[in-house]
Amino acid sequence: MKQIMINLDYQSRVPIYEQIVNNIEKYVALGILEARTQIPSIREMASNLGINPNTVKKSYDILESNGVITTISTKGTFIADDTKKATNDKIEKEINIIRDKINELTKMGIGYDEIIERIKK
Amino acid sequence: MKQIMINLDYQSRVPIYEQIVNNIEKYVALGILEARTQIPSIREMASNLGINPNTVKKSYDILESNGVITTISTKGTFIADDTKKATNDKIEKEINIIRDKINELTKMGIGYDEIIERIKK
DNA sequence: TTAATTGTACTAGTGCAAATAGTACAATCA
DNA sequence: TGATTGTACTATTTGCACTAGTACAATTAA
Repeated sequence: MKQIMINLDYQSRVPIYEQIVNNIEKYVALGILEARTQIPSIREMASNLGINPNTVKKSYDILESNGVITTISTKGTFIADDTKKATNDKIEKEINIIRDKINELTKMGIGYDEIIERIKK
Repeated sequence: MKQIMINLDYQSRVPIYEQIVNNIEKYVALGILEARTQIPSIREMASNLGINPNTVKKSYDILESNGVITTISTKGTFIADDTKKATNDKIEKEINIIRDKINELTKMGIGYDEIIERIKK
């Protein structure tokens, strides 16, 4: 059983359940959470975070549909056997967002190279 | 008086009033809305979009505090005399967001150059 | 065997912020 | 004079995230 440090921002417009999803997906992408690692149960995670189990359940449902975790009834919740696809999907999604943002900026009359330059600083 | 096409997404988690702000700031940055151009009154904009005038008022208040527009009581609402600073602020903000996102990706083990490469495609 | 833990499932209710509804006032302009 | 402008205010509604509470079956460990 691996404990997980989840960072929640209650001021954020991003819902708690989604912040949990993002945190765990990030740890998986970072290699901090490895395949088949058992993560805290819904109840334990909820208790750790001081939130309702239903909120965690919602996060775990999404993570499962994203292929990040596998839940085995009465056993517990585990990082999926193969997380490569899920990780690549997440990265792909991020890159698309960045590309869109850069394209927006180029429309505002800033050259592509200038944008890259300014990002580096 | 210049008519403005505002794109609203009611499914978005971004509030309507903020979407209006973003739309107008973008048009200013794109040069579609030029300095001193009169834009629709609060009531007219609300009517066009089928929303409450108070919502538009909130957007215009924010735009004014961002230096994008100037409101003259009983006269109307106009794009500010000088929009350069507001535009630069917006661009600066966008670049910072992009930089943060790229930094996140590098932590996941993707090289900086590879990210730039993938963005280009 | 028994008690604790697991995931699952469901309904009802709370809380907050966005958005609406409605009204009123003063200044300006055609 | 009547229409339009921005401004200002309060009350209400709505939608969604989140909470609260309960229940059940399967598994595990003492």
